[in-house]
Amino acid sequence: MRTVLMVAEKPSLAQSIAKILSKGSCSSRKGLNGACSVHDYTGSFQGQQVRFKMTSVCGHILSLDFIGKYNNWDKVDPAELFSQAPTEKREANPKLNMVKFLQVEAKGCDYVVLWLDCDKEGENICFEVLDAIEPVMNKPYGREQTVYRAKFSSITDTDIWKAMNQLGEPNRNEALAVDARQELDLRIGCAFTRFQTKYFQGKYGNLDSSLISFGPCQTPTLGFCVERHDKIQSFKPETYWVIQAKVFKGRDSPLTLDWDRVRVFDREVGQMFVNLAKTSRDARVESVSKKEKAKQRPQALNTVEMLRVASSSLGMGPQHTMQIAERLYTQGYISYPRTETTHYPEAFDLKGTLHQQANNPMWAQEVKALLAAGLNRPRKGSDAGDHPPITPMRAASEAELGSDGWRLYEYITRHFIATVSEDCKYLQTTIDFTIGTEGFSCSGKTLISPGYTAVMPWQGIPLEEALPACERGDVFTVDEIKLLEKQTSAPDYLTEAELITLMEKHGIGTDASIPVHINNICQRNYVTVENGRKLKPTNLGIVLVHGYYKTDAELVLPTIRSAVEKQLTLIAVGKADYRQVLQHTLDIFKRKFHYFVDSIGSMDELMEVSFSPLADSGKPLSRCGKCHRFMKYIQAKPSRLHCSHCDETYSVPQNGVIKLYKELRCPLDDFELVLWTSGSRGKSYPLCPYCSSNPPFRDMKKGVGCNECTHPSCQHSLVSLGIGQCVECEGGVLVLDPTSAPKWRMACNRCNVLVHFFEHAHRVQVAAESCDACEASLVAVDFNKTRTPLPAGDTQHTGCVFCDPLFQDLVELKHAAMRHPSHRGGARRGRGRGRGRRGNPKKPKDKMAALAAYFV
DNA sequence: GCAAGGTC
Repeated sequence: MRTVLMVAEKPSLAQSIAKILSKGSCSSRKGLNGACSVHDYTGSFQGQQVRFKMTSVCGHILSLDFIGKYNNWDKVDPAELFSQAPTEKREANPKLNMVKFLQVEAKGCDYVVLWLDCDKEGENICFEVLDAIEPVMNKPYGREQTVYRAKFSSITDTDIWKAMNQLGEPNRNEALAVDARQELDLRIGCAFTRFQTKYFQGKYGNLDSSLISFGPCQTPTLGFCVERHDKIQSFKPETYWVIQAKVFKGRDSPLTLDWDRVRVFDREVGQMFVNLAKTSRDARVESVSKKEKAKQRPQALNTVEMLRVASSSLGMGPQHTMQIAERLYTQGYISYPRTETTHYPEAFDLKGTLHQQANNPMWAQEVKALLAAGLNRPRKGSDAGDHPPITPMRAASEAELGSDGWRLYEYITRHFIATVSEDCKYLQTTIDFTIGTEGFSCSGKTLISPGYTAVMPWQGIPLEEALPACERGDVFTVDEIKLLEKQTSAPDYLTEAELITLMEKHGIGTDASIPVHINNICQRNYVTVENGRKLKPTNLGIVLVHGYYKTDAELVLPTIRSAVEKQLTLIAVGKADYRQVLQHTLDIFKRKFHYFVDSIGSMDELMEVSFSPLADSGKPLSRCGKCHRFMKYIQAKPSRLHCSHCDETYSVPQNGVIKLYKELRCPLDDFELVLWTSGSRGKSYPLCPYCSSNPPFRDMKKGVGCNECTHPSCQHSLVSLGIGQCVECEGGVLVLDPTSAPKWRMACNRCNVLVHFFEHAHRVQVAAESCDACEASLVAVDFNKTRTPLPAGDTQHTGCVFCDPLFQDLVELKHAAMRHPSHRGGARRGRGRGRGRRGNPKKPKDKMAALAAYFV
């Protein structure tokens, strides 16, 4: 029997499609990478009985990058990134081992059916898959077609079966359009980012940003925020005048009317109209209109709308919202949360989905009423052909979901119920008056039936006092007419929800990447999120955007993306040659780049106003080994030391602080050592600023401290202070922290393992001898006379911290507190406490053997 | 250390 391999874009889709095509009869197993599953079943294909294997990738298999040597910022001129620098495709996520996985599954298969998402990216992944599997598949018999593409527009029985019965071929041009986009984004983004980062970081000390990035999506995103900022700044309030009229009838309380002319910008004109109105003491009713109006129920929920509401109503940022939504999805509470579709598939079980919600006290009443009266037909939305809209999949309670999880689930559920509810109906009453020659009116809304606003009360019609009953010809008495002076007010900062709308409108990013771009401009310190999730640009963000405007506004306008997209579409539809479009567009941006470099001065003029030069930044800390003058410590990101006399900058490890280390000097270069520490419960080690930036030994990496220095005799080096191999990580060495007295400890020079020992010792030294049993260096300890733990009041002992029975109870394993919990090993914190060496001692190897790795 | 696009 022949075998047909089928590949979808993600595991969830492979499962749904396999279920449909096998009519529920497939058997499933996990693939070798743990992430993808394979669903097996038999069926007929092109008139023969075959074995089907349905599986998936996880998005793109490959991603584009420059070849290794072009990733060195110090050695490559960013201009080279436009043409000379070769690129290569590497596995996007090596951990997933996707190529290997596909090859294992494809071996011995005769046909492949590509079920990737039906967009350009999906088409591109088709060819990534083919490149991986074609070499291992069975060779075709004669000229028979073996590669098929399924084109589907929704994940429903009908559509999937229709696609299966009308298989086509993958479209090379669409895939090439994506190849072109990848290369353009990479070359352009990296060239501009590297250039402006290096240029400004080498000049200013308080930029507070370790990276000054540029990208065809993130830069226009920032542009929107700064555009609003500029409007606020340039806003000049204007004075205007309105007539306020109050009228009453009988003993009713007065009614405030709106002026038909709304407002005038000239006080005297306003006064003239007041005088004209004041000629009468009566307000005559000209007409009374009553109109029944409806507020439409929402369309089915897609990702972008969910992000907007989460930001504006739940106060949750897009990145956070997507994380929560992913979790709700994997736990089975909601459907797949990344979709552009706002239309339920024809066979969607609206009633069943609603039924699941019938017992939640929050909305049980409305749900039961709907089930009894019959669901309203949902509004027609658009079907992007990706996934069904976001809906709840099963009932849940606040207790099981946690705070933010519940709030998002609650919104998704209320939104779903709203889509099958009636529109909200209300009566709008408008009464038109004349007073003298001037027209006025007042209007009010009264609710007829709440419809969907019963479950989305925040959209409900606010309760108003009813308007008095009256008819044409009635006369009210004028209570008061006066001219009010008012001022136009400035717009507010852009809200995240408005930004999402703008990005969607201009095609900046996709539903999946919009949160990433917004997050980027926050992390790069271009904008801050203020109260009400308003985005306020920082000085840096403002200067960048204004700088682009001054030199080449196209770099920041939203059209930068759409113009390129237009070119790419030409490739996709086969009207333009991939190579030519790529070359042409790269040429344009290369010229833009050179122009930008040549005119960087005009952006720099703006920088100078907001930021201070390196030489004026920071505080004097330690002495330079070359000129012996003080260097300044610049704490702002990226923290570094700067010698203004030599005009040299030395980077120091981030996420910590440095201080002077007893004015001790490095024997190699005479620079004063500094002590780096990651905080009170973190680790600390001495560091030579020069060696750290310019490693003195071939086997030393950049950016490390003396605890990784292989100097054979310096008292601060790994060789002098190293004790034994780390108990947790590969290749790390536990090094005595000479500054840790009186709470002595040693710390791993790779991971965050900390070993506390010898609390009341006044001296701890690493001895020259090593342990006979485990070959770790012996430690000589001199305890405090009054608090020594040694028998018979002894104060001195030399032994192995891992094996010596006298020492064993004095050693405790901990983990350094990191400023960023994502740091290696951080997640394991807490587990290691007290594990010590007693339970399961992993034998530390010879210190010199561990060090051998360093000497090559 | 860089982009944007998939997705886990």
